Amino acid sequence: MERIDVCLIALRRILRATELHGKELAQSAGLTPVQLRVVQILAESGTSTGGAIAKRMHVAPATITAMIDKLQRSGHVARQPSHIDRRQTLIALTDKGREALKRAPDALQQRFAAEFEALDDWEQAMIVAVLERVAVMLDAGDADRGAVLYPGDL
Amino acid sequence: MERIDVCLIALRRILRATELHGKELAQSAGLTPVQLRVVQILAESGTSTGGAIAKRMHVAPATITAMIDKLQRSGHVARQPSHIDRRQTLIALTDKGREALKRAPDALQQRFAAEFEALDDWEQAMIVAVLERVAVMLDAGDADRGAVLYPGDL
DNA sequence: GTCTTTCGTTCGACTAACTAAACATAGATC
DNA sequence: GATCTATGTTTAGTTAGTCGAACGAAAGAC
Repeated sequence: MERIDVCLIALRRILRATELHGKELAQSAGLTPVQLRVVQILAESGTSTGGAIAKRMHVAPATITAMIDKLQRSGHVARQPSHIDRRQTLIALTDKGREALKRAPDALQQRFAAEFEALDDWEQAMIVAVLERVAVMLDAGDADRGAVLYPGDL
Repeated sequence: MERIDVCLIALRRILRATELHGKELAQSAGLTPVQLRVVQILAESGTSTGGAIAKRMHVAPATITAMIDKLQRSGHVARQPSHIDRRQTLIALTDKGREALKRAPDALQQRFAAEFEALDDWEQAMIVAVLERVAVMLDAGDADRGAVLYPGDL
């Protein structure tokens, strides 16, 4: 078997193992999986507009409006009108939103951390290096995906 | 910053980069994300009962029944009564289901493969080793999660 | 041979996610 | 200033996923 295949299989196993908990992860944060992704995106970008989020998630703007409505009602995000362009509505995390994010990763953290700490020093170092490498490889592949049509534009 | 933190951050980046495409991955297979997971589970276990799938996905049996109904109508899976225990309904992938699976991973594959092939030999070897290691760590953490209550049992 | 448990299913119902289309408002262009 | 374009929203509707409860049939216990 080719090395690349072994790699991909391992990657898929990693994905599956964690994806399994995507739902639980979100629930532990008091959110739905999709809502958690919105919150994660906001955490990265600091403040964003609805349209930007829509593009990143590959959904129609109307979908984001509905989603932000819910997150606003639950107190996780806040809308504030933009002063530079008054058509835009800026969306930002509230403290509650940031707290939810902190609670979310615990499941993954706890599962991985215990085993990781038990490893030899050199092995830990190697894992860190490789995971970073792979992350960069995948992130890079993601970069050219910024401008994408809405599903409805197809 | 602790090494474990670097690790977790990298892991989350990997997850996010690929998770982003969970939907597209499924769509390229002509399935919804949840349906794809059912198909994946069936591909692993060969043949399974509804209850087993329900437990693995942490959902109620009724949910699986509905899902299998859809997958059966679309021709991806087939039901066959069990001869050993006639209460059970065995569920198996059809050829169409297996084909769908083959189409699904292409997106991830193509993105990762190109960059991977360009790496030095020793680096490839290291990545393979580490990814396998991490996969085992996460799979193992998953193993003791076999017997879980239905959501409704809580 | 009854009693209990297990298995999948049906039914009715709810929620989340998502969309297209129409709309109001605000920049941009000329 | 009139026209085009971009932005977010409302509305009305769809689809997928999910569940609890009730159910029938089969297996297991005793």
